[in-house]
Amino acid sequence: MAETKKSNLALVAARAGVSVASVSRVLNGGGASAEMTRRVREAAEALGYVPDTSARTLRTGRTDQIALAVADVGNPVYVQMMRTVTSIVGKAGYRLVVSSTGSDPADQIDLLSSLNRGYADGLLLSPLRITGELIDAMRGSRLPIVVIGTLPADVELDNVRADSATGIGLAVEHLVAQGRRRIALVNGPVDTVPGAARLAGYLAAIERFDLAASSELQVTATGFTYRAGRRATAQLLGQSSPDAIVCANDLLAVAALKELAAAGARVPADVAVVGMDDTDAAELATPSLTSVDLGSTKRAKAAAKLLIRRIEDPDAPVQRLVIAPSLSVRESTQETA
Amino acid sequence: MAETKKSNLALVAARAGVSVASVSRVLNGGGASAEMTRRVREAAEALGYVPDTSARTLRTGRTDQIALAVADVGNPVYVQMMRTVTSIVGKAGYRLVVSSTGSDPADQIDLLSSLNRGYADGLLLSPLRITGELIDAMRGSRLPIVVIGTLPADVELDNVRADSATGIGLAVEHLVAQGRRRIALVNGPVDTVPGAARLAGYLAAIERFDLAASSELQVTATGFTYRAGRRATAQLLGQSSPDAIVCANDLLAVAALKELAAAGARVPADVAVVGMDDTDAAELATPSLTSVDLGSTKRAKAAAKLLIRRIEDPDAPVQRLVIAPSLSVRESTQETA
DNA sequence: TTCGTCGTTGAAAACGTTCTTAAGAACGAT
DNA sequence: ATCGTTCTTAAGAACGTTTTCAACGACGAA
Repeated sequence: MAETKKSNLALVAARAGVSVASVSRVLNGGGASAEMTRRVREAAEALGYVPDTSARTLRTGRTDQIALAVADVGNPVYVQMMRTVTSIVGKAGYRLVVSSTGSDPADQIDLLSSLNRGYADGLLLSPLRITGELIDAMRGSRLPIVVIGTLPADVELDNVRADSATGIGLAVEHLVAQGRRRIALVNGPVDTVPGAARLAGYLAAIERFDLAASSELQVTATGFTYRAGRRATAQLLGQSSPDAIVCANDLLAVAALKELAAAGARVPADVAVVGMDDTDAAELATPSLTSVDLGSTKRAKAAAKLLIRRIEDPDAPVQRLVIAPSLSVRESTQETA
Repeated sequence: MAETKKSNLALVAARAGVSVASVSRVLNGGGASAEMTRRVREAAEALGYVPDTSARTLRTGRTDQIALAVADVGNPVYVQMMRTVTSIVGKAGYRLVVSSTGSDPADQIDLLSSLNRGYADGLLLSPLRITGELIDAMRGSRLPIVVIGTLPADVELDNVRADSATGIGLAVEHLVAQGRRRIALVNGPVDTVPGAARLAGYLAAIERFDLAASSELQVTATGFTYRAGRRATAQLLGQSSPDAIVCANDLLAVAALKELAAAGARVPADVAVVGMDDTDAAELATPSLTSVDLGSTKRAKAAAKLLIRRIEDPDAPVQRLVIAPSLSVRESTQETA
């Protein structure tokens, strides 16, 4: 077993009877004689030498850390993203620093300025709300940033987005094919990026399939959470009688399932339910939940790779990717047993 | 808006016409004249100065980072813990570095040696499996470690553990009170720390309440996952007819619910189901799941605070906390509507 | 033999911060 | 008027690395 005392290059050098520079060279670069290599290796081993991160960082400017900022560490879709990111980033030799910002853009601006302290080489940011100030702050950042989520069209920043509109189109198309006509939307807050996108997608799909765009079929939850979903669904059922509900979120959809069950409605016989994000929760729900896969895993993967590329090549052209959605059909929209 | 160019103490000092030392003093400690303070503040502001993390770390030895290592970032109970830890640690001014180790102790030993590179001030570790080597490695660590989970009795390390045995006792007691007699166990791998604890707790409870300890009532899933739970429950139902199932995990319990539904059994009328960890999944399940709250939030909170204390006072006495379990009763064990 | 070249090594300079030490100024006491 | 005391400031030494630069030896070519 190597010793546990803290050692440094100087100690290793002394023990090997060589210079500090040589030790560094042997351990990092090449260019050393066989004898030199042997002695250094042996001394380093004997002293249990491990290089000091901060000294190396100070000298090289690289931290080997990537920061990930999400609005809510508890949301299943972020969990899924985090899992993916952890793995990709880890394989590339980076550590992952997680910051849970609130949904307030000010938090994220704070984060950006603290990023300039240089504790990470880049940032993966998935903002719930986007303001002009946030965009300015991102533009002004000294470090690479990749945004997961939709940005205004004129913002030239690396980003990876989902295509909610097409995704909701898939859901509505599927529901229409099942003979549903009164298709409702349980949305999250519309002042958030995903909330706005989903509303727009819903309206477009409704129009495309010539359905009624009654305002009674649209409700807005106060957040993307289970509780908010219960309340919103209760409100929806109070004001109209949909034969299908599209939810902005799997969590909202599970809430809808529960509320429907409490109201005595059968799913899918009376009302079909579609979730969004296709998280684990969709499969675990009862009945299992048809869900629009917005590619959260793919998005996370693409974003992580994009960031790593950008860190290694700061002058690479800006990339803006759109991940195509798909529909995972399960029990909540299928009449059959 | 402050400039975005990278600045340092020397630049600020030059601009303010004072020495580097004075700038540092003004910005950190006190002891400076009003005039000095004013000029330094102004210069720092004008240059958009932000202190460099690595240089500060190199000098002070503090990274302001805490590492959290969990076996699976996706497991709901770890998600819950991570959420708690993020918040506590953040409030205390630390950043959180997340490492997802596998369930293999070797990964964790690697992690410990990389910790000695000094990228964090301490480690929160929740090992699934514990070996002598891992314990040795923890003992030999230069940095504070707090273990979340049960350790052998003779290991003198800060740790916070759950009390599975008492928890399962609560569950069995509740089930017995409901008139259940053939109480089965769907466990995770018994070579893991929680798996072993839960088996022991189950056997103790069975004995205490004078129930049959038939081996047909015990099955072991290959992991703490949904899929493994489905298979294990199917096996259980094939080999016996329990009137209640205690599961080592909420995920396993949800799987049991699903499998029971597929087999045409009613919950709780025919079979009652109890989960463990009391994660969000328990409330979202249909029927909602009675679950043993092993205090994951409390454990995470306690562990984080313990670690911070230890970092700030390395000579503090070793603390070993046990968090008391409680039972959250929901539909899956209640006959009433 | 002598000179240029190449490969290997060591000395020393950064990186940006904190903190110790000492010098200088201001001021009250003797 | 001189001396000690206290307060403010500056100079400089770390922290542990990587990397440039020069020195040195060996070696082949002329």
